[in-house]
Amino acid sequence: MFRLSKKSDYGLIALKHLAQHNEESISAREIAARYHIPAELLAKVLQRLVRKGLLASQQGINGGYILARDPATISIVDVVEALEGPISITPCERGDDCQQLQMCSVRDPLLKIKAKVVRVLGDTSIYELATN
Amino acid sequence: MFRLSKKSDYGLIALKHLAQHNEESISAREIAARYHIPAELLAKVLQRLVRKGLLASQQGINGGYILARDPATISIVDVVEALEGPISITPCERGDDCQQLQMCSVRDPLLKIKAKVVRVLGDTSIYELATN
DNA sequence: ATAAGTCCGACTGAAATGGTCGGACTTAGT
DNA sequence: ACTAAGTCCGACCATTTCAGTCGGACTTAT
Repeated sequence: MFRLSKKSDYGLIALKHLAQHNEESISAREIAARYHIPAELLAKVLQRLVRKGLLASQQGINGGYILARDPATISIVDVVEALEGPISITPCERGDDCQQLQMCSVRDPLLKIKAKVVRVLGDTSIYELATN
Repeated sequence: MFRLSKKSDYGLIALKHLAQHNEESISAREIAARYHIPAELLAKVLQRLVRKGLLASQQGINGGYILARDPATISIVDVVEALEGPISITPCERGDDCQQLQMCSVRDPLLKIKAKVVRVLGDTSIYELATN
C-alpha cells in the first residue's frame, strides 16, 4: 500500500546517479552493476524515461543515457508519473465508472488528500536528491 | 501506484457512514447494499477493523457494527494501516535486505517523503470525513 | 565492411489483490 | 427451553498487476 514500485525506485536511483555525473553519457549496464539492479529491467525503465522526455539516449559503442533537462526541474512526481501513469489515490479515478459509483461518499475528500500528496512529491527535485 | 486498495476504500466509506449514524449498530449487509459493495468483502474488512480496535461488533439478530472510538481520534492513516499493514514507500522497508541493499542511495530521502505523506494522511480524521 | 556494444519491444513467471464460499456463533421469538 | 433467522468470522479460489527475461534492431568505432 502506497508503496512505489521497483520501477520507480530504480528510475529514481538512476536519475540521481545521472544527476551526480552530469554531462557524461552512462550506459544502463553500468548503472545496473553499480546498484545491483537487473540490467535489462533498468534498461526498460530508462527507455521509458526517454520516451517521456526526461532522458536522452545515445546509441552506439560508447552510448548511454544523459539527463534531458535540468535536474532541478525534474520532480519525483514527474518520474513516478512517467513510469506508472498518472497517480490516483482512489480506484474510481481510472475511468472505471466506479461500479454504480457507490455513491462515492469519500471521493472528494480523497481527491483533496491526493492533491496534498502530489504537492509533497512535487516539492522534491532530482537535484535535491543528488546533492543532499 | 500510490493507489489505496479497495479494502481501504470500503473501510473508509463504512467508517464515514458509521460516524454519520453514530450510536446505532449497523450491519455489514446494510452498508454494503447502500454503497453497492460486495457484502462478504465488506464484512471481512469490518471484522479486521474490529480486530484492530477501531470498531466493535455485535452479533445476533439485530447485530452490526459500531465505532469503538471517537471518530475525531481515528485518522485515515489508522484505517489504512489497520487494513494493509504499515505503510511503506520504499520496497526496502519490509525486512528484505534490499538485494545487497543496492547502495540504497535514495532510501533516506524517500523516508523523509514518507513521513510527510503519513502526516498528510494523519491530518484528516473520520470525523472530518463525516461532517465536511 | 565488420563486429562490438547499445537501445528497444514482446513474452513468460510470480506475487498480491479482489472476490467468494461455507461454518460457527448469537439472539429474538415461540 | 427450543428453534430458526440473521449475523459475524476464517479459509479458499480466480484475476489482475508487477517483476523479471529473452531475442531482435540499430548505431558507431575500427
